[in-house]
Amino acid sequence: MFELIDKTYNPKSFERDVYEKTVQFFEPYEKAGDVFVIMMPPPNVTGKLHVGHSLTYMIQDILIRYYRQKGRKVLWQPGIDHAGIATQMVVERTLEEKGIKKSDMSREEFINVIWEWKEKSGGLIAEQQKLLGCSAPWNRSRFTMDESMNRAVRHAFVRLYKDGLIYRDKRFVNWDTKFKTAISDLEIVNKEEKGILWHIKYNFSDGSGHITVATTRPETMFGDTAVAVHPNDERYKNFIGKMVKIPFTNREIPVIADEYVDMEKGSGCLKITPAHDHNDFMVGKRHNLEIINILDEDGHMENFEYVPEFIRGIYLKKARKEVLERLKSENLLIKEEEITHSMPYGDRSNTVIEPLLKEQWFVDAKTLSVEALRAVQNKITRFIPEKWENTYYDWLNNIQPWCISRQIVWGHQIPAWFTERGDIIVEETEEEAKRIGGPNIRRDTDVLDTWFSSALWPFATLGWPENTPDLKEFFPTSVLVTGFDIIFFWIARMMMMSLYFMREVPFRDIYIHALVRDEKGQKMSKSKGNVLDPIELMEEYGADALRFTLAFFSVPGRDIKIGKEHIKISRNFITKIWNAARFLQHKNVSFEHNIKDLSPKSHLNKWVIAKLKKFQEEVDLNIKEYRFDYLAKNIQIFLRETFCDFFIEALKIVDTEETKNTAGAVFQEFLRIAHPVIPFVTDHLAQILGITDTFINKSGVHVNELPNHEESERTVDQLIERIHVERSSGDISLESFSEELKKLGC
RNA sequence: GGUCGCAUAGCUCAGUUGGUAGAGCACUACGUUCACAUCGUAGGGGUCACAGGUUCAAGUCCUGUUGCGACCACCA
Repeated sequence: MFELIDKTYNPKSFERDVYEKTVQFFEPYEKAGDVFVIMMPPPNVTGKLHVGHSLTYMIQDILIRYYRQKGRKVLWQPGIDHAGIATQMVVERTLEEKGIKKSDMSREEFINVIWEWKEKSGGLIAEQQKLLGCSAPWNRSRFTMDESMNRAVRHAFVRLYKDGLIYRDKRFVNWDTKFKTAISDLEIVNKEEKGILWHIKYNFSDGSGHITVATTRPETMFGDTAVAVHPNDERYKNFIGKMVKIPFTNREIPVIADEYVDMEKGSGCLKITPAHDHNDFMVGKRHNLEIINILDEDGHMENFEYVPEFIRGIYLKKARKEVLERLKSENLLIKEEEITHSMPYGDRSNTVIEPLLKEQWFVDAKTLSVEALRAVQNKITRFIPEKWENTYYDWLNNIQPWCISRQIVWGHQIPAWFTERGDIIVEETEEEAKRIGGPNIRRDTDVLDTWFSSALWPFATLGWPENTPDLKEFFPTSVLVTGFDIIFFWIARMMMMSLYFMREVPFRDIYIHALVRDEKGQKMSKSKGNVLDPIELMEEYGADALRFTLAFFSVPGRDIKIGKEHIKISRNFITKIWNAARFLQHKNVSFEHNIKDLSPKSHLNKWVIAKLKKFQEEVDLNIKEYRFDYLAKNIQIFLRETFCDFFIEALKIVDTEETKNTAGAVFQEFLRIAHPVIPFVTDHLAQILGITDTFINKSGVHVNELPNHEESERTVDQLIERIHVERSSGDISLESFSEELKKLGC
């Protein structure tokens, strides 16, 4: 007959095998049902699977497997993101380890090195996703820098430009002095830190004393074009309109009055450096001040016309030290005040971001945001949980122009050319650009923000701008599953781009899941050493145990705290399923019967079918409502309390043919229902038990096909209740229990 | 400064239209009698953060307070 189930549950021995046997079903294929589509958020090409990934992909896989079972035509579009700055960083570091400097290479050579690296290491995460059980059609996988994606990106850029929604402008950008590129507002993280507020003497030109300026950035004084006080500040009222001299260079600047100045802060007197501070820039604009830039792209002091000799060409931090020393020795430094303030850092470079006035490419996000807002307000796309709508609205309502140009090499090069006269030509191809601008045009070397291509993901992966059959069939998608951390980076931008180019929302539902933290609730990070490696966990406890745990803890609106212990508990539960199967096999239970055809006579069997029906209804609801925690709990309760604790125990006493057939049929249905959450063990057991249909693409019996057995359910529930009471009062009689059961079992 | 969330057993958390407080882990005791010690059975343990209010009835709804967290903004 069939092989015996091993005594011990050893997931390692069969998981890979089970996966490979079912790979053929991962492609979308023709079915009567509607399509169900999820765009897999593409992990970074540099990525390694972490627990957070496991959660997000596991949830998607549950949905995919569930709807595939239900007969829907399912597409789970996988892919990889080129992750511009992050990848360039990683590759640069590997080069440095080999003693090679990026600066020794041409742009083309360096790009080639990255591509080589991508070909070699970029497939790692997909292999790890397979270990987790992700049932995606991998041969459809897209890379955000594929030729087809590149085509889509160029097309999108050109259209937005010609429609006036992409433009070139000189304005403040966040300048990363380490990578020498502009970054978007979102790529900044603010860090609280201790700093010093220096009070500095600026002498009046007429020799009538001084005014005290407070600043945290004394080195920028050479770019000052005014000193500002509050118009109502009695202390300084008489000084307004006078001229002061900047130390060392003695350039003269006026004292001006502006409401922006806070009398309470610092000395109440503020130096205005329009080129290096957003607010100063605004003040400068109001007062028609000159804008003097004194920093170069690496953060060194430049503009020698204004910067004194002793700090020329020096990095700003060092320049600050030098300036302070000079101030001290010349008795211009009045006091040092310790303060805490937050400073902007680049999320990748971890260096202080300088606001610099630069010419960059921008997207008019304000205009695009209108439709994106409306779509959610009108519930065409809904957030689950709903509260994230507010986050989304807040950001879109206050949206700023999106700086999309990056001065790095790894990314989609902007399809713009400059003529010798400095005119800009934006076209999809070089040929077209040359046709317009002549042969001597020069292409912009900037590349696009990685999120620009990501924003096109839901339709670009399906063949857009071509109107392909895939695009027609699979767009818009059913649900986007992701964490709240990329609502701005990605979700909002996909909404904007989809609505602009496709005139449709990219997805109906947005399911926002929790963040995974360690047992103590701390963010997992390498430096803290509290990172749980999902690969190790799967190795030790099996992919199903990891999946089950993550589902079990994914309560909406609360972060997931897990440790190894939790995975172990899930593994123990799966062992319980395993042993239930062993028992049924041991009892020679048949799995050939379909539960629909059973029509049992006994209350016991009718009862278990009624419970199964309820379980099924619950599960359907849980999936619909994205309650994966309930889903896992329901699986556990049904198997443990209904099936093992009572039904199997009863089966030991009344092992009639009817009861055994019911056991086989019910267990089989259970395996099917649990399959989306724990695909490996369920499929494996099915194979051994000789259940001929594969679970992956066949749903079990529909809830409506199961009869109602409410009376039997009540009868047996009452019996169970009585047993509990008798047991707790101590006078349990096994014989009377058996008698009762036999009555129910006839 | 703005927004949102959380506070229930020693720990991690459920509690889905208000109706006698739940699970798992941990703990205690018992148990290896046809799956399962990666287990089973039983047990102890909670003023549901605090203060008001609505209600016949509040963990659940409303107001306020405290503590914790996240995000956004500002940041001389």
